[in-house]
Amino acid sequence: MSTIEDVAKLAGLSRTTVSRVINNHPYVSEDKRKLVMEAMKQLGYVPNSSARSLRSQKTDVIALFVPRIMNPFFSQLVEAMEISAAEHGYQLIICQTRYSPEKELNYMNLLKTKQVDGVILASIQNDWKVLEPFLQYGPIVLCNEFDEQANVPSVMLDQVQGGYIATKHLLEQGHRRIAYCRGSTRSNVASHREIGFRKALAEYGLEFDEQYAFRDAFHSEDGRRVFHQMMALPTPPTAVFTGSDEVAAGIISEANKHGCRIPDQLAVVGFDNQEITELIEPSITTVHQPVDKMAQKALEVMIDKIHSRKYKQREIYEFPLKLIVRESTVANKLAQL
Amino acid sequence: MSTIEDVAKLAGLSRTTVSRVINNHPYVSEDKRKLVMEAMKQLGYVPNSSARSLRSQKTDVIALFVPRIMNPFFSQLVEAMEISAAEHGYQLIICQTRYSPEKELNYMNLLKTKQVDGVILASIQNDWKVLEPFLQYGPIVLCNEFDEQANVPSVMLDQVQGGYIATKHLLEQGHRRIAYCRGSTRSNVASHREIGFRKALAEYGLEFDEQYAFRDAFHSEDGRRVFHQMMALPTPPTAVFTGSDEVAAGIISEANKHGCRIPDQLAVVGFDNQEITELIEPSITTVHQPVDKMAQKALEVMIDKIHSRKYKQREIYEFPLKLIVRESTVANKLAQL
DNA sequence: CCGGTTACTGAAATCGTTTTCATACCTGAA
DNA sequence: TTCAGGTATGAAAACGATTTCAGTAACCGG
Repeated sequence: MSTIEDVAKLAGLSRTTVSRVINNHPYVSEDKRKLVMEAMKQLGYVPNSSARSLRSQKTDVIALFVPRIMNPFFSQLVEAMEISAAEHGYQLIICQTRYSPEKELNYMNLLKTKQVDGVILASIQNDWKVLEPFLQYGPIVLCNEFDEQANVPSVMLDQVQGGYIATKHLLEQGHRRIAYCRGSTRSNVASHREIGFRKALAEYGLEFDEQYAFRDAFHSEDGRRVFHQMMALPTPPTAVFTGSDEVAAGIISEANKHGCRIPDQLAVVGFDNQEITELIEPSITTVHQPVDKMAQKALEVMIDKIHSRKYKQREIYEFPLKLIVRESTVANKLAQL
Repeated sequence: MSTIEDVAKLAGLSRTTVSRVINNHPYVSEDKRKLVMEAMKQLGYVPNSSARSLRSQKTDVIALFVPRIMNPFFSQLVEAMEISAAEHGYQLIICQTRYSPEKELNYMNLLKTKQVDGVILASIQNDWKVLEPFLQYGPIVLCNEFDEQANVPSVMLDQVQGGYIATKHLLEQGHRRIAYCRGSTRSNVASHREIGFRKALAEYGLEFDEQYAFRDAFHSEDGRRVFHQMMALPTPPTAVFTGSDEVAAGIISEANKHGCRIPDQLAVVGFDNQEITELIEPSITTVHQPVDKMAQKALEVMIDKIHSRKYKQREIYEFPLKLIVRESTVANKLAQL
């Protein structure tokens, strides 16, 4: 492995000049630059990144925290974020917290040890009070998350609006007994959607009915469970709003199995616009989230913070969601076949 | 930010002793160790990882190359790999080549610049000749990939067997006109499956029929296309083997739409055992791949190579696949409802 | 009592860069 | 002619750790 010293020697110049060429500093004459370039090529020289990071106090690496990657929403987020990072010359280190506060805290040391220039949290497991001290070591940006206490930038999707448009759509279809099915109880995302859900109900003079509320629904299996719970009620709902396409798919799959016709007997709306929404029969009405845009913005904000060094500043960037109507809520769409 | 020097001063000792405490070296008396620990805690000291890497010539970071993360097979791989990495005290940098040889080559510089200790290739876009020179900078391990020329460890799944058991299952169900539907033409994975496919056919005295062969099928949309291509044939196949559950789902979804009964008129077998196989109606017979085991093994092999420094050694680790029979190939399974 | 381990400690070299500082030349304006 | 300022270069310090080397004290067997 050749070092900058080797290049300097071969070119008959000093380390300084070689470094200047590498970093495109001004004040290097054209002929010396040529000499250096030639020497670098001849030796197959590439600067050592540890040495670089040590001296310049930056790593060009960003850590992305997600609960887990398999969840399609987060795969999409990771994919988009990695692409944006690469475009800006950054590498991405993936940290799966697996919903564990300890793991999250442990990964936070990446910032403290200066292994990364910043941390993007697409999932928060600890109280902000616990996380805040890490701000002295580098920037933290929230992505798809939000915390009342957090004095850092937050890039998010307008989940209130998402819950609202989905519910309003069901109301417009004439439904009045609408079940509500959400994931994690702690999640701000889910809470915001619920606000939107309630807001839509309120506009139609309806109240939130606790018997129609189902918690902790994450996967298709939970959807199957919820389907049976709903049908076992004295007056089952005629429509259901779910927090994820997987859950919606589980409900629909189970309904199909038991001869419950969708959307006639039960209308279903999902969330995320995953591929499955178009594969299952009937296809699923859902809410599209501009994950790519959010990821890109979060990364840009992060890079901005890295450069400006003003971390403790609250900023909110919000993107709108879009309803995508398919067969699971609109009967006549089926007739078109 | 405090340095090791600050700790040494506060403890009234030398940098050397502090370093010894940090790295659990022997020959540090208990009382000095206490002093150091106390000083570290008081200052909130954490060693700077760039400085560490520079001196010790290792980063405890591994790069994982995948074409893209959204593909469920690769999300699963990344998830499993990250968990294993964390357990061994390593970080994972994600590199999406997006099927581009240039991007792959570019990411390879992570090894050259010593930003990572090793590279795990879960996707190969360049000829091995192009990649091989990078071996002088650090270890490369293939995961779910294989190259005749590559003189490095390869951790893989027995795709020949996978193609074989899936096809044999169809043959045992009485099918004789079996279509074959694969993804990338360059992929060794797909080639191996085809070998297994042909082997099973041969055992039943059948020949590979080119009219039943479909290439470049990756997504559900391709499945829909293939369905129509198959049905347009003079004598359509009675069964189809696909290289992915998504494609299988596309075929089934399109078949459902057009009143083609599965498995009576067309039996379908997928690959990967993704969640969708149990969500769609009918559920999909598929081949389960022990991705977690493979990922774990690949990481262990990588760590072993990092320590042993013997990179240019060919080793092959292979895991068996398992057929999972569901409704898309076995008629009476539907009857159980 | 001496020579040879073993236990413990620190000064200084080292890893490979970037950055600061000093120096020197050249140009053009006063 | 002089002086300010732009251009070009290199010596040496700095980044923050680990590792080598040397040295001292304690212990132990002959």
